[in-house]
Amino acid sequence: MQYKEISKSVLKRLPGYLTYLKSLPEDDATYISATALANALGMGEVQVRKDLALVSDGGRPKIGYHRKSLMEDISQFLGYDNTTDAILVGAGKLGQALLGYSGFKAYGLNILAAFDTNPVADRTEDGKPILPMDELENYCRKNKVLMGIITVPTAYAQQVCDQMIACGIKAIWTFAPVHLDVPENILVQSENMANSLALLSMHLKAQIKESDIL
Amino acid sequence: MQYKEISKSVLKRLPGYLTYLKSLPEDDATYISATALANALGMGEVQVRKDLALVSDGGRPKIGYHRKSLMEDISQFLGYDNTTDAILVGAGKLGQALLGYSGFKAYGLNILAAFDTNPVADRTEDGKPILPMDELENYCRKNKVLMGIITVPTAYAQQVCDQMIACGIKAIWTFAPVHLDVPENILVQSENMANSLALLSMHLKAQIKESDIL
DNA sequence: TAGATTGTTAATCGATTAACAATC
DNA sequence: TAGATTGTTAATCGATTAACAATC
Repeated sequence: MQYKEISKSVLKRLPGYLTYLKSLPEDDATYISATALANALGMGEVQVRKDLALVSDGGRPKIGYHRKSLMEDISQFLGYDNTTDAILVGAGKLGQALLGYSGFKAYGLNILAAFDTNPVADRTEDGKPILPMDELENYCRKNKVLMGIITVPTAYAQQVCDQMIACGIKAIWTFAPVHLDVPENILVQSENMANSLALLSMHLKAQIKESDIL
Repeated sequence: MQYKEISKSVLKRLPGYLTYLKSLPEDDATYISATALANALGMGEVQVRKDLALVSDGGRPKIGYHRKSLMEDISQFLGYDNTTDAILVGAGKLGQALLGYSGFKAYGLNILAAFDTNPVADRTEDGKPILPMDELENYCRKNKVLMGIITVPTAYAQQVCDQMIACGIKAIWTFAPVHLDVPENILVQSENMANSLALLSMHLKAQIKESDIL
């Protein structure tokens, strides 16, 4: 099918549909309606239908969408089928956690190796190489790595980011809570824990206020 | 000052301003303009000004905002001043990484203890207790814990979530990529790595396509 | 056929941006 | 005074929701 232009908001919702569909038992009904999906995820059914229309080639009135095809369509659209190789810089605790997380495979992400200015070991528990920083460029060029993950302390993030770009990396996933300055053609996705925490603590604040009144 | 109603979009941008302001040298200029902030973060200056208007009690034309007061205003607004106690369930790799991350203090988050069905040790490296699941309720009630962090495998997330709610927890921060069903008054914030990955891999897809054409 | 469901077109809502007056 | 900057009011943009026709 021909993909239409897709907005970020839709893109962010797609993984949710997929995870839900995957969570259903293998031998569940062959078809699933947008209504059912919407209810399960607590969303509006029109929104679900509109989103699905963008990535699948349509459901059938009265019946719904073919469950398995839908799953395939979404995961293909999200690029979970063809894996992306990535490298990670900063083999601290968070870095190690990400390196060891096997779940990324399901999203088509394959972390090849970690880099650190001061590697404590030369391999992770599951055998991925931990290399010194000065091998970064060579490694990236040789393996045509386009994605980099930053898990270094805040103070070094920009510097590491610049190095990555110099190595030909085009997409950066960062866990350091700083704004990174990059050229236009580079995408930075910040896993900003501070944002989430802000939302949560505002909620608690509101909750507490409410219970004061009652 | 009297706080106005604030939207989620604004709330998500506030931590960014604060981190940037904090990154400036202690002895930097006393005042900073919205224009300067906007440029540094690559945003529109009107947006910055509007956002700041909601949390600070105003800047001075031609001069800008008092830098230190602004920082205080934002962090107070975000509740970083009064710490929130939280517990974490799932002392695996990710759980351990979060437990050990000292940076949360700066956001007013204090993880008191971890729980696990099968604790490997009874303390983390930095001395936080790792307790068996059946002590969860007691602990939460005694310490009046309102925030819970879920770092268990996907399959157990809903179950753990239910348990947390039964223990009086009102805000849940989850790292499991599943939709969690909760009552209305509970806030779930999902640290959804799949979403970020989706954005990143779409970007790479587009990049690759582009380079094909050229 | 009747009813459930899809997909589209129009209406609403909210958030961002632009224009401008106020101020130091 | 002139110019930089703030804050507000109006215009634009995009995304969500509502209404409805099409379909099996």
